[in-house]
Amino acid sequence: MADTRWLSDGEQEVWRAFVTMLGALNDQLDRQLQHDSNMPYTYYEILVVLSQTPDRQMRMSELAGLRGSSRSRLSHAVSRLEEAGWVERRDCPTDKRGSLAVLTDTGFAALAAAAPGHVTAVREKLFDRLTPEQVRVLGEISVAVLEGLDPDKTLPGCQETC
Amino acid sequence: MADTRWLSDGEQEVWRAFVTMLGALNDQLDRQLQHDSNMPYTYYEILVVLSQTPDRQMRMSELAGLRGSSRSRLSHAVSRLEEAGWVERRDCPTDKRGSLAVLTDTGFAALAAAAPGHVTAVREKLFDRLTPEQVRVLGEISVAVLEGLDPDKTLPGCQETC
DNA sequence: ACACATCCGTTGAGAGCTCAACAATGGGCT
DNA sequence: AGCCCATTGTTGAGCTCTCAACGGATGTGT
Repeated sequence: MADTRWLSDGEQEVWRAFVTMLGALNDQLDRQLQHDSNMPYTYYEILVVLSQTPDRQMRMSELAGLRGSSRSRLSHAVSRLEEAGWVERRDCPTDKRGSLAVLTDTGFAALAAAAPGHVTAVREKLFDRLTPEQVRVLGEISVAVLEGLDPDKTLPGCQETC
Repeated sequence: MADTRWLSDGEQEVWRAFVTMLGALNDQLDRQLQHDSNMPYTYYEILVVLSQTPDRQMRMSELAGLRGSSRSRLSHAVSRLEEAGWVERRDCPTDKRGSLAVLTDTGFAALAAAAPGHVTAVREKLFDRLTPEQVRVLGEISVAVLEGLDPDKTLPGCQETC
Protein backbone atom coordinates (compact mmCIF):
# COMPACT_ATOMS: atom_id res chain seq x y z
CA MET A 1 0.00 0.00 0.00
CA ALA A 2 3.04 2.23 0.25
CA ASP A 3 3.01 2.85 -3.49
CA THR A 4 -0.31 4.63 -3.68
CA ARG A 5 -0.61 6.71 -6.82
CA TRP A 6 -1.78 10.01 -5.35
CA LEU A 7 -3.61 12.60 -7.38
CA SER A 8 -1.66 15.35 -9.08
CA ASP A 9 -2.43 18.96 -8.22
CA GLY A 10 -4.48 19.33 -11.36
CA GLU A 11 -6.41 16.15 -10.69
CA GLN A 12 -7.08 17.27 -7.15
CA GLU A 13 -8.55 20.51 -8.39
CA VAL A 14 -10.78 18.73 -10.86
CA TRP A 15 -11.83 16.19 -8.27
CA ARG A 16 -12.64 18.88 -5.74
CA ALA A 17 -14.69 20.89 -8.21
CA PHE A 18 -16.42 17.77 -9.48
CA VAL A 19 -17.41 16.54 -6.04
CA THR A 20 -18.62 19.97 -4.96
CA MET A 21 -20.62 20.37 -8.15
CA LEU A 22 -22.16 16.94 -7.71
CA GLY A 23 -23.26 17.58 -4.19
CA ALA A 24 -24.74 20.97 -4.95
CA LEU A 25 -26.50 19.78 -8.09
CA ASN A 26 -28.03 16.78 -6.36
CA ASP A 27 -29.10 18.96 -3.48
CA GLN A 28 -30.84 21.53 -5.58
CA LEU A 29 -32.61 19.12 -7.90
CA ASP A 30 -33.77 17.01 -5.00
CA ARG A 31 -34.95 20.03 -3.08
CA GLN A 32 -36.86 21.35 -6.08
CA LEU A 33 -38.78 18.10 -6.49
CA GLN A 34 -39.36 17.63 -2.80
CA HIS A 35 -40.58 21.16 -2.36
CA ASP A 36 -42.72 21.52 -5.47
CA SER A 37 -44.04 17.99 -5.87
CA ASN A 38 -43.46 16.37 -2.53
CA MET A 39 -41.38 13.47 -3.79
CA PRO A 40 -37.70 12.72 -3.60
CA TYR A 41 -35.76 12.37 -6.81
CA THR A 42 -35.43 8.61 -6.48
CA TYR A 43 -39.19 8.19 -6.34
CA TYR A 44 -39.59 10.44 -9.36
CA GLU A 45 -37.25 8.15 -11.28
CA ILE A 46 -39.33 5.12 -10.38
CA LEU A 47 -42.48 6.79 -11.65
CA VAL A 48 -40.69 7.77 -14.87
CA VAL A 49 -39.57 4.22 -15.58
CA LEU A 50 -43.05 2.84 -14.92
CA SER A 51 -44.67 5.48 -17.10
CA GLN A 52 -42.50 4.55 -20.06
CA THR A 53 -43.61 0.94 -19.87
CA PRO A 54 -46.39 -0.31 -22.20
CA ASP A 55 -48.65 -1.39 -19.34
CA ARG A 56 -47.25 1.04 -16.79
CA GLN A 57 -46.07 -1.90 -14.73
CA MET A 58 -42.91 -3.83 -14.09
CA ARG A 59 -41.48 -6.61 -11.96
CA MET A 60 -39.93 -5.31 -8.78
CA SER A 61 -36.68 -7.03 -9.51
CA GLU A 62 -36.38 -5.67 -13.02
CA LEU A 63 -37.25 -2.21 -11.81
CA ALA A 64 -34.55 -2.39 -9.17
CA GLY A 65 -31.92 -3.70 -11.56
CA LEU A 66 -32.77 -1.12 -14.18
CA ARG A 67 -31.91 1.66 -11.80
CA GLY A 68 -29.05 0.14 -9.87
CA SER A 69 -31.15 0.11 -6.73
CA SER A 70 -31.20 -2.64 -4.15
CA ARG A 71 -34.31 -4.77 -3.82
CA SER A 72 -34.67 -3.61 -0.27
CA ARG A 73 -34.56 0.02 -1.21
CA LEU A 74 -37.10 -0.44 -3.95
CA SER A 75 -39.41 -2.38 -1.69
CA HIS A 76 -39.37 0.38 0.90
CA ALA A 77 -39.86 2.99 -1.79
CA VAL A 78 -42.81 1.21 -3.37
CA SER A 79 -44.42 0.85 0.05
CA ARG A 80 -44.18 4.58 0.42
CA LEU A 81 -45.48 5.19 -3.09
CA GLU A 82 -48.38 2.90 -2.33
CA GLU A 83 -49.31 4.98 0.70
CA ALA A 84 -49.33 8.02 -1.54
CA GLY A 85 -51.66 6.20 -3.95
CA TRP A 86 -49.25 6.55 -6.85
CA VAL A 87 -48.35 2.88 -7.26
CA GLU A 88 -50.04 -0.43 -6.52
CA ARG A 89 -48.59 -3.88 -5.97
CA ARG A 90 -50.02 -6.78 -7.91
CA ASP A 91 -49.12 -10.47 -7.92
CA CYS A 92 -47.04 -11.63 -10.84
CA PRO A 93 -49.06 -14.13 -12.87
CA THR A 94 -46.10 -16.14 -14.11
CA ASP A 95 -44.03 -16.34 -10.92
CA LYS A 96 -45.64 -16.75 -7.55
CA ARG A 97 -42.61 -15.23 -5.83
CA GLY A 98 -42.85 -12.03 -7.80
CA SER A 99 -44.64 -8.74 -7.48
CA LEU A 100 -45.52 -6.15 -10.05
CA ALA A 101 -45.41 -2.45 -9.37
CA VAL A 102 -48.22 -0.73 -11.23
CA LEU A 103 -48.46 3.01 -11.82
CA THR A 104 -51.93 4.31 -10.94
CA ASP A 105 -53.72 7.11 -12.76
CA THR A 106 -53.13 9.30 -9.74
CA GLY A 107 -49.46 8.46 -9.94
CA PHE A 108 -49.32 9.30 -13.62
CA ALA A 109 -51.00 12.62 -12.95
CA ALA A 110 -48.54 13.40 -10.17
CA LEU A 111 -45.67 12.62 -12.50
CA ALA A 112 -47.12 14.79 -15.24
CA ALA A 113 -47.44 17.63 -12.77
CA ALA A 114 -43.91 17.23 -11.49
CA ALA A 115 -42.11 16.85 -14.81
CA PRO A 116 -42.09 20.42 -16.13
CA GLY A 117 -40.55 21.85 -12.99
CA HIS A 118 -37.95 19.15 -12.85
CA VAL A 119 -36.95 19.40 -16.48
CA THR A 120 -36.74 23.15 -16.22
CA ALA A 121 -34.44 22.81 -13.22
CA VAL A 122 -32.20 20.34 -15.04
CA ARG A 123 -32.01 22.66 -17.99
CA GLU A 124 -31.27 25.76 -15.98
CA LYS A 125 -28.76 24.19 -13.62
CA LEU A 126 -26.96 22.01 -16.12
CA PHE A 127 -27.53 22.23 -19.85
CA ASP A 128 -27.94 25.98 -20.10
CA ARG A 129 -24.53 26.36 -18.46
CA LEU A 130 -22.68 24.18 -20.96
CA THR A 131 -21.62 24.53 -24.57
CA PRO A 132 -22.77 21.82 -27.00
CA GLU A 133 -19.21 20.54 -27.08
CA GLN A 134 -19.12 20.26 -23.29
CA VAL A 135 -22.41 18.38 -23.33
CA ARG A 136 -20.99 15.97 -25.86
CA VAL A 137 -17.88 15.32 -23.78
CA LEU A 138 -19.97 14.95 -20.64
CA GLY A 139 -21.81 12.13 -22.35
CA GLU A 140 -18.52 10.51 -23.34
CA ILE A 141 -17.19 10.79 -19.83
CA SER A 142 -20.30 9.31 -18.28
CA VAL A 143 -20.23 6.31 -20.58
CA ALA A 144 -16.50 5.78 -20.08
CA VAL A 145 -16.81 5.82 -16.32
CA LEU A 146 -19.88 3.60 -16.37
CA GLU A 147 -18.09 0.98 -18.41
CA GLY A 148 -15.38 0.80 -15.81
CA LEU A 149 -17.70 0.36 -12.87
CA ASP A 150 -18.15 -2.97 -11.20
CA PRO A 151 -19.88 -5.89 -12.77
CA ASP A 152 -23.53 -5.20 -13.34
CA LYS A 153 -24.06 -1.63 -14.27
CA THR A 154 -23.38 -0.82 -17.87
CA LEU A 155 -26.05 1.38 -19.38
CA PRO A 156 -29.30 -0.47 -18.85
CA GLY A 157 -30.22 -2.12 -22.11
CA CYS A 158 -33.64 -1.75 -23.64
CA GLN A 159 -34.13 -5.40 -24.58
CA GLU A 160 -36.51 -6.19 -21.79
CA THR A 161 -38.38 -2.93 -21.55
CA CYS A 162 -38.91 -1.60 -25.07
CA MET B 1 -45.77 26.42 -17.52
CA ALA B 2 -47.11 25.21 -20.86
CA ASP B 3 -43.96 26.33 -22.63
CA THR B 4 -41.53 24.02 -20.90
CA ARG B 5 -38.35 23.57 -22.86
CA TRP B 6 -38.03 19.78 -22.84
CA LEU B 7 -34.74 18.01 -23.36
CA SER B 8 -33.76 16.93 -26.85
CA ASP B 9 -33.10 13.25 -27.50
CA GLY B 10 -29.39 13.83 -27.32
CA GLU B 11 -29.68 15.73 -24.08
CA GLN B 12 -31.85 13.01 -22.61
CA GLU B 13 -29.22 10.42 -23.41
CA VAL B 14 -26.49 12.48 -21.82
CA TRP B 15 -28.62 13.20 -18.80
CA ARG B 16 -29.52 9.55 -18.35
CA ALA B 17 -25.90 8.42 -18.62
CA PHE B 18 -24.76 11.22 -16.34
CA VAL B 19 -27.26 10.44 -13.62
CA THR B 20 -26.58 6.72 -13.78
CA MET B 21 -22.86 7.31 -13.63
CA LEU B 22 -23.24 9.64 -10.69
CA GLY B 23 -25.28 7.21 -8.68
CA ALA B 24 -22.99 4.29 -9.35
CA LEU B 25 -19.83 6.27 -8.65
CA ASN B 26 -21.15 7.65 -5.39
CA ASP B 27 -22.29 4.22 -4.36
CA GLN B 28 -18.99 2.54 -4.97
CA LEU B 29 -16.81 5.19 -3.40
CA ASP B 30 -19.04 5.36 -0.36
CA ARG B 31 -19.11 1.61 -0.03
CA GLN B 32 -15.34 1.38 -0.30
CA LEU B 33 -14.81 3.84 2.54
CA GLN B 34 -17.56 2.42 4.69
CA HIS B 35 -16.31 -1.10 4.24
CA ASP B 36 -12.56 -0.55 4.53
CA SER B 37 -12.45 2.32 7.04
CA ASN B 38 -15.85 2.31 8.65
CA MET B 39 -16.75 5.90 7.80
CA PRO B 40 -19.13 7.40 5.28
CA TYR B 41 -17.70 9.64 2.60
CA THR B 42 -19.12 12.79 4.15
CA TYR B 43 -17.30 12.13 7.40
CA TYR B 44 -14.09 11.47 5.51
CA GLU B 45 -14.43 14.89 3.91
CA ILE B 46 -14.80 16.54 7.29
CA LEU B 47 -11.63 14.89 8.54
CA VAL B 48 -9.79 15.96 5.39
CA VAL B 49 -10.75 19.60 5.82
CA LEU B 50 -9.74 19.61 9.47
CA SER B 51 -6.43 17.91 8.71
CA GLN B 52 -5.50 20.60 6.22
CA THR B 53 -5.98 23.33 8.79
CA PRO B 54 -2.94 24.74 10.64
CA ASP B 55 -4.26 23.79 14.09
CA ARG B 56 -6.42 20.93 12.90
CA GLN B 57 -9.45 22.78 14.12
CA MET B 58 -12.22 24.94 12.72
CA ARG B 59 -15.41 26.73 13.69
CA MET B 60 -18.45 24.57 13.15
CA SER B 61 -20.09 27.20 11.05
CA GLU B 62 -17.11 27.71 8.78
CA LEU B 63 -16.69 23.98 8.38
CA ALA B 64 -20.32 23.63 7.38
CA GLY B 65 -20.21 26.50 4.92
CA LEU B 66 -17.00 25.28 3.37
CA ARG B 67 -18.63 22.04 2.38
CA GLY B 68 -22.14 23.20 1.61
CA SER B 69 -23.49 21.26 4.53
CA SER B 70 -26.24 22.42 6.84
CA ARG B 71 -25.36 23.30 10.41
CA SER B 72 -27.68 20.60 11.61
CA ARG B 73 -26.04 17.94 9.50
CA LEU B 74 -22.58 18.94 10.63
CA SER B 75 -23.63 18.98 14.26
CA HIS B 76 -24.99 15.44 14.01
CA ALA B 77 -21.89 14.33 12.14
CA VAL B 78 -19.48 15.82 14.66
CA SER B 79 -21.42 14.15 17.46
CA ARG B 80 -20.89 10.87 15.73
CA LEU B 81 -17.22 11.60 15.07
CA GLU B 82 -16.82 12.46 18.73
CA GLU B 83 -18.18 9.07 19.75
CA ALA B 84 -15.59 7.49 17.48
CA GLY B 85 -12.89 9.54 19.20
CA TRP B 86 -11.81 11.19 15.96
CA VAL B 87 -12.92 14.73 16.76
CA GLU B 88 -13.44 16.79 19.89
CA ARG B 89 -15.56 19.85 20.51
CA ARG B 90 -13.98 22.83 22.20
CA ASP B 91 -15.43 26.22 23.18
CA CYS B 92 -14.58 29.07 20.87
CA PRO B 93 -12.50 31.62 22.81
CA THR B 94 -13.67 34.68 20.87
CA ASP B 95 -17.40 33.92 20.55
CA LYS B 96 -19.29 32.29 23.37
CA ARG B 97 -21.91 31.01 20.98
CA GLY B 98 -19.39 29.11 18.91
CA SER B 99 -17.80 25.69 18.97
CA LEU B 100 -14.59 24.43 17.47
CA ALA B 101 -14.24 20.99 15.99
CA VAL B 102 -10.76 19.66 16.68
CA LEU B 103 -9.21 16.66 14.95
CA THR B 104 -7.65 14.26 17.46
CA ASP B 105 -4.50 12.23 16.90
CA THR B 106 -6.66 9.15 16.65
CA GLY B 107 -8.73 10.90 14.03
CA PHE B 108 -5.66 11.89 12.08
CA ALA B 109 -4.41 8.32 12.18
CA ALA B 110 -7.78 7.03 10.98
CA LEU B 111 -7.68 9.49 8.11
CA ALA B 112 -4.14 8.51 7.18
CA ALA B 113 -5.20 4.88 7.15
CA ALA B 114 -8.26 5.54 5.02
CA ALA B 115 -6.70 7.83 2.44
CA PRO B 116 -4.73 5.39 0.27
CA GLY B 117 -7.70 3.12 -0.34
CA HIS B 118 -9.94 6.05 -1.14
CA VAL B 119 -7.52 7.73 -3.51
CA THR B 120 -6.87 4.46 -5.26
CA ALA B 121 -10.60 3.97 -5.73
CA VAL B 122 -11.03 7.48 -7.13
CA ARG B 123 -8.17 6.89 -9.53
CA GLU B 124 -9.38 3.51 -10.69
CA LYS B 125 -13.03 4.43 -11.05
CA LEU B 126 -12.62 7.89 -12.50
CA PHE B 127 -9.27 9.25 -13.64
CA ASP B 128 -7.87 6.05 -15.11
CA ARG B 129 -10.93 5.86 -17.33
CA LEU B 130 -10.53 9.31 -18.84
CA THR B 131 -8.14 10.92 -21.28
CA PRO B 132 -6.28 14.04 -20.11
CA GLU B 133 -8.49 16.08 -22.40
CA GLN B 134 -11.63 14.63 -20.84
CA VAL B 135 -10.28 15.40 -17.37
CA ARG B 136 -9.66 18.98 -18.44
CA VAL B 137 -13.18 19.40 -19.79
CA LEU B 138 -14.64 17.74 -16.70
CA GLY B 139 -13.00 20.45 -14.64
CA GLU B 140 -14.42 23.14 -16.93
CA ILE B 141 -17.88 21.65 -16.71
CA SER B 142 -17.78 21.41 -12.94
CA VAL B 143 -16.76 25.03 -12.56
CA ALA B 144 -19.33 26.22 -15.09
CA VAL B 145 -22.16 24.40 -13.36
CA LEU B 146 -21.01 25.52 -9.93
CA GLU B 147 -21.02 29.14 -10.98
CA GLY B 148 -24.64 28.82 -12.02
CA LEU B 149 -25.81 27.27 -8.80
CA ASP B 150 -27.74 29.25 -6.28
CA PRO B 151 -26.30 32.00 -4.20
CA ASP B 152 -23.71 30.73 -1.80
CA LYS B 153 -21.76 27.95 -3.38
CA THR B 154 -19.09 29.05 -5.75
CA LEU B 155 -15.83 27.21 -5.22
CA PRO B 156 -14.91 27.75 -1.59
CA GLY B 157 -12.20 30.37 -1.46
CA CYS B 158 -9.01 29.88 0.47
CA GLN B 159 -8.97 33.27 2.16
CA GLU B 160 -10.17 32.05 5.52
CA THR B 161 -8.48 28.69 5.63
CA CYS B 162 -5.04 29.08 4.08
C1' DA C 1 -29.28 51.19 28.27
C1' DC C 2 -32.70 48.71 26.00
C1' DA C 3 -35.27 46.42 22.51
C1' DC C 4 -34.92 43.89 18.32
C1' DA C 5 -33.14 41.28 14.67
C1' DT C 6 -29.58 38.20 13.57
C1' DC C 7 -26.44 34.46 14.06
C1' DC C 8 -24.64 30.08 16.34
C1' DG C 9 -25.12 25.53 17.35
C1' DT C 10 -28.13 21.90 19.13
C1' DT C 11 -32.04 18.96 19.37
C1' DG C 12 -35.95 15.70 18.08
C1' DA C 13 -38.98 13.83 14.81
C1' DG C 14 -39.44 11.89 10.48
C1' DA C 15 -37.82 10.08 5.94
C1' DG C 16 -34.77 7.29 3.02
C1' DC C 17 -31.06 4.09 2.71
C1' DT C 18 -28.09 -0.04 3.98
C1' DC C 19 -27.39 -4.37 5.75
C1' DA C 20 -28.42 -8.88 7.37
C1' DA C 21 -31.86 -12.20 8.03
C1' DC C 22 -35.94 -14.39 6.51
C1' DA C 23 -40.01 -17.11 4.12
C1' DA C 24 -41.56 -18.56 -0.14
C1' DT C 25 -40.90 -20.13 -4.69
C1' DG C 26 -38.35 -21.82 -8.72
C1' DG C 27 -35.25 -24.65 -11.25
C1' DG C 28 -31.68 -28.05 -11.91
C1' DC C 29 -29.77 -32.56 -10.79
C1' DT C 30 -29.94 -37.38 -9.63
C1' DA D 1 -40.11 -37.58 -7.00
C1' DG D 2 -36.92 -35.50 -3.93
C1' DC D 3 -32.93 -32.69 -2.70
C1' DC D 4 -30.20 -28.62 -2.98
C1' DC D 5 -29.35 -24.13 -3.98
C1' DA D 6 -30.48 -19.78 -6.29
C1' DT D 7 -33.79 -16.13 -6.69
C1' DT D 8 -37.63 -13.02 -5.20
C1' DG D 9 -39.36 -9.82 -2.27
C1' DT D 10 -40.08 -8.31 2.50
C1' DT D 11 -38.88 -6.89 7.03
C1' DG D 12 -36.55 -4.58 11.10
C1' DA D 13 -32.69 -2.33 13.13
C1' DG D 14 -29.46 1.17 12.68
C1' DC D 15 -27.48 5.23 10.41
C1' DT D 16 -27.48 9.74 8.06
C1' DC D 17 -29.88 13.56 6.39
C1' DT D 18 -33.65 17.16 6.41
C1' DC D 19 -36.66 20.26 8.53
C1' DA D 20 -38.54 23.08 12.02
C1' DA D 21 -38.04 24.81 16.47
C1' DC D 22 -35.37 26.34 20.17
C1' DG D 23 -32.06 28.87 23.75
C1' DG D 24 -28.18 31.50 24.11
C1' DA D 25 -25.03 35.13 22.41
C1' DT D 26 -24.02 39.09 19.42
C1' DG D 27 -24.50 43.68 17.61
C1' DT D 28 -27.26 47.42 15.95
C1' DG D 29 -30.13 51.37 16.31
C1' DT D 30 -32.40 54.51 19.04
